[in-house]
Amino acid sequence: MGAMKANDLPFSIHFKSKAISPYSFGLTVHKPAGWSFLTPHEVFEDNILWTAVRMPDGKMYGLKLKSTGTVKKPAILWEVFSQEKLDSNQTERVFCTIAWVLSAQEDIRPFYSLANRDSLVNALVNDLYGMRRTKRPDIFPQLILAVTLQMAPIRRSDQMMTLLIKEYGEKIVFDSKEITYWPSPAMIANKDFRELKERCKLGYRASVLKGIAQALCKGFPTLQELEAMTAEAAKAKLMELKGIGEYSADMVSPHPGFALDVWSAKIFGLLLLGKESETPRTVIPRLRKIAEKRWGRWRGYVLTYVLNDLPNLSKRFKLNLEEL
DNA sequence: GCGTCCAGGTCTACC
DNA sequence: GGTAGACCTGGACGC
Repeated sequence: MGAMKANDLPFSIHFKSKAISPYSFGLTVHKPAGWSFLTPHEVFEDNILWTAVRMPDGKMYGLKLKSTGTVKKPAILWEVFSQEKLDSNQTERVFCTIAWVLSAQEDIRPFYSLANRDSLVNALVNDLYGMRRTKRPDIFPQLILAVTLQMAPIRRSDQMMTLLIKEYGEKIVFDSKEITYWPSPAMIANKDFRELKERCKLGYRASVLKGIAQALCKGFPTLQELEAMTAEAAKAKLMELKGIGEYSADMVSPHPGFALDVWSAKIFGLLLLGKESETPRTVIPRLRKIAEKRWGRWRGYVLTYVLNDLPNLSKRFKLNLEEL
């Protein structure tokens, strides 16, 4: 990896940004559950992250991030690598988008203050102090994730995503690292769905993904634009896409939501109701209501924290959350 | 080895 | 406004 120095993206600029405390850089960009920050093929070594970004206009950039502060006094150094020298407009756009993705200016202290009266939040905050939810620069990877998770065991979802990136992803090289990023909507929109199906083992999802890619190419709000809409309007817009239902829309929407599937419903069934439901799908609406009432706008944070803290929670509450 | 079952939802066609 | 039934197909599992 990374021997192709000649192809490296030649230009780079540095930024330094502060974040509102507490902000754990390591827990945020390299989540305990193993979820990637922006692409499964990014590199995280010695507390430095090399990854890739596709901006809403389709341009790809290399991104190198490292912490120059602490959880209490957070500061992040970024380096953005590009094929062409960025003008001031592009620089501004890239800066704003990446700052938004990092959620560095989000104040999570109200969430942490819930710990005073909520034993679950108290446990989460202790275990994962300073971890943040982050955003995505572009919407298509999130939609791919949502669609490949549907009706498939997690191993098969992984397989489909890995194949999509391998067959149709975009590769960039910078700072002696090679990073592969998700396919663009244009790439998938133009493929024959039988080829997609066979090469990526997508089953019926091949035509679903192709349809979504085509809809994005025709014009669709960016994630930042969806965030500027009301939560209801953003969700309705997402559900106009064929193959995106309530769960997927909640998962993709940048608004706080509580996207429960059968797997996470089993986990929250144990945590909130003390038992695993025999029909997890039917208790989802009930769990969503409880979560909204108990955690309000921070319920999405609780979801992310819980799913990244299963080993600790299992021990602490004497539950078997890891093998659901 | 070989057959059977079903998955971290969504849509459609019916009530 | 609510709910069976179909949807691709690769693994997991039982024999």
